[in-house]
Amino acid sequence: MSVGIRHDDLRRRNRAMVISAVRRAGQPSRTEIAATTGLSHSTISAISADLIQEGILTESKASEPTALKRGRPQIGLALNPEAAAVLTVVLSLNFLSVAVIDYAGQVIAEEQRRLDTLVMPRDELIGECLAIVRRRLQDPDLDVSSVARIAMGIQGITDSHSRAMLWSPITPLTDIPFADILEREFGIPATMENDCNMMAVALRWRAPERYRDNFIAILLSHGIGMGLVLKGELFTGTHSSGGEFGHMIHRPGGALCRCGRRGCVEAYAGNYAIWRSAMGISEDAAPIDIGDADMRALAAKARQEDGPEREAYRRAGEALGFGLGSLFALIDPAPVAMVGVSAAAFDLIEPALREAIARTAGGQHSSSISFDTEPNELPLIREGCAMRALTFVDQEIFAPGVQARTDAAGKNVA
Amino acid sequence: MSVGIRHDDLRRRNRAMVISAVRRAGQPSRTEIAATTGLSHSTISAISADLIQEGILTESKASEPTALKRGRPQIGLALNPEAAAVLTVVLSLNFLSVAVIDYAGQVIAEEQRRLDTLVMPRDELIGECLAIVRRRLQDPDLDVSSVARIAMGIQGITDSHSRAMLWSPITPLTDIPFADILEREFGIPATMENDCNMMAVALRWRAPERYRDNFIAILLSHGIGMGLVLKGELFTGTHSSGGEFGHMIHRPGGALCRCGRRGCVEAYAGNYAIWRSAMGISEDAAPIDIGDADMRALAAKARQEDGPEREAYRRAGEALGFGLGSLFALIDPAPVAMVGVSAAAFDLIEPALREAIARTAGGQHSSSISFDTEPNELPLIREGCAMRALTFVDQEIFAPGVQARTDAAGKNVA
DNA sequence: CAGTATTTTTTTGAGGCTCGAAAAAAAGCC
DNA sequence: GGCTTTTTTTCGAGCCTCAAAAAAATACTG
Repeated sequence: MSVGIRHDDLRRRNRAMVISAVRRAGQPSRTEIAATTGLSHSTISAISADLIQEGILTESKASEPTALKRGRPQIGLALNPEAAAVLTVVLSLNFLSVAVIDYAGQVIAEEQRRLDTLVMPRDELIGECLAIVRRRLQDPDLDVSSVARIAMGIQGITDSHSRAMLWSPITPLTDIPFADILEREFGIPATMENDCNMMAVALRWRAPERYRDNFIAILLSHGIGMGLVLKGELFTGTHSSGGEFGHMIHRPGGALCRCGRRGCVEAYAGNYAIWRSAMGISEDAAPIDIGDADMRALAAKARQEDGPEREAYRRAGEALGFGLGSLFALIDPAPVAMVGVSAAAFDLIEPALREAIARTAGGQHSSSISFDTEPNELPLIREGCAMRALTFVDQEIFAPGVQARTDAAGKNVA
Repeated sequence: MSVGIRHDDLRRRNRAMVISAVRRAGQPSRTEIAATTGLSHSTISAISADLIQEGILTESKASEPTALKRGRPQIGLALNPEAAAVLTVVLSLNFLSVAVIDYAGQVIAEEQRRLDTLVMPRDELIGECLAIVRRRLQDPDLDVSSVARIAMGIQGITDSHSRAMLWSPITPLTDIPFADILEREFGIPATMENDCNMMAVALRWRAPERYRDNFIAILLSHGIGMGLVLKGELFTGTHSSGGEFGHMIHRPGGALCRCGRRGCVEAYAGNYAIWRSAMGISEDAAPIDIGDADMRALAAKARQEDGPEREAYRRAGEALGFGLGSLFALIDPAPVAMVGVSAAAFDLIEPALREAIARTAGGQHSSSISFDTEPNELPLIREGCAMRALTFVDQEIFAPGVQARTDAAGKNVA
């Protein structure tokens, strides 16, 4: 269970620490790395010499006019873009997108495709995913052997081992072990994770000063999803990707949710719920998918006049507020990022949301809770997948340990 | 932030690992320790020789008739009871209890006292706590200098640094930094933690086969509290002790809760709420404290005939069920321990609870969720405090590192 | 009861790792 | 060109863990 630290683990961990310091800082000098890691200069010198020799890091001599300072100039260390590559696959409603990313994090190729995910049979859906990946891997500009990891992100519930999609709103199919399928087909280690979790990972890399130890990313789209980072770690359920914020109960026995149950937060705040409410359709009506353009038009109408549209957004805000309040009762308030098409209508949602939060246990300091909005979720999800894959390469391939292989799946560092 | 591993940390961590293996296993031989920690026999031999020489461990030669086996008999290693002592303080409604516990975990002295916590002024409440601790420390049988830690547990919200009580239902007073007060008075490092979290810690030591990586301890008493262990770690909020399960919103705008808000789970499932409902008192009525005997009588009545009493327990079950369902939507189902006087009436609560859970996102496998009951919370809380204090001594005093002192507060290992 | 087998524990030497101090390198400053 | 300053490398010392061998302690066997 709890295992002692072997002597050889030491070097492994410190190698990983150096790589991670370089990835975070961009082009740190050896001295800076020594400062952030707390290791001695000699150790950093030895480790970075190894890493450079192995082609993982490079000395970015052209560090340019590094502020005319006295003394020997610092030599920046950078990730060698050619050390490896990773591939991201993002599958969302009617949309499939793939990107190839070099070891330094730059996109070097991408491809997107529209699909009818809601009606595709199992084989076809899997086939499309495999085909688009295969096309990218066959790109003559790409050295296939350098592709070290495939990270897939999907809207829906995944298992906690990052292997399979268990359930998803974008397809009636269930239990598709995408990670295993990709691994078997291409011989490249793969993972499959929840889209909102990937959003959270990406936010952490994008704006670490705001999103670091504790924060929440909420997807306001067809459904309501959540990615949660607590104490610097991505929070997942014990069996599944967890964080099914959208399916916390807002009103027991209330409106019909896409999941088939009643009274979920999503049944009041998902696109279909806002639409249903604005159009005066019964709360018992089966959820339908609304296009982004329609939602934008609805928001415009709600801004224009105080009618049922505005009331629909108010009710969505109330549901989100009570949900967040219950969540805050458990974890204390934290910064929130609202992502997705309805985040663009957050001005309509916010007043009722804040009012509801203020009436809950978590809302004692509701006015100090800060919200950010980001209408476009796709780039975030891809970025999260990329960082997830790259940190895997950093830790498990370039700083391998004895039990690397067994641990690989269970890691959870955001 | 993320800090590299120094060479001297290695020995420190492995020392801690050995101590923890002995605490967990009781009287393991060196060979067993080598097996569980994964370290080599020589390393274990060297470390345990040190620990014995320092008086932290002892060879319990009298390991008795250790199953007639061939070969050199194993020598059991045990914690030396005299290596240190810790003191636990448990403060709950109208009740203060202190115990002195030796390094091996045995209670060597205790004292209990009735207080009127609800009406005591600040100075008096603090004074009583200090006085009872002082009396125990002045016991001539006790070597004061061996007392290495004081762990206090309290019903209410504490801060995440384990220093202060922020709010509590047992007193109108707020923000009492008990840990600092005790430290300053006695010069012994102290912590102050939430009672339900301590219950969870204790359950983990008592029955690790059932309560290990993921489980929930719920206190059903005057109020509703929760201790949550996820991935083997005690879950706390980011600022406070968190896990305010009792104050998740069950029905927006519903029954009046002791916290002053409306619709909390506690406002339907706390002792006062069950009483209010059974007696036909308005949901808007101010909460009153009900004695344990009255609650037991109420439960007896509810079992006897299908009247308002039974209905009150049914509604409590429903509130708990929806709350648990929302919680399970976030963290996936886990074993639950119901603790406290109303846990003795769990037979009345369970049917409605299971029914409600089944109607939530977390309830897909509601029938497989298992509940345990334990009517007496006090021994659990004390045990948790003791284990918390002892593991601190294990890790920070007997396996000290450079930054031991700064880390001390922030630790969170259950 | 002595010798052998078996298992646990200790000892010993080798190899690695990190650290501090000193040396070397590479610039600006005067 | 020499001096100062800062960064990086080199080197020897000190620990730590490990594997293998040795020692210790008991049961079995004839």
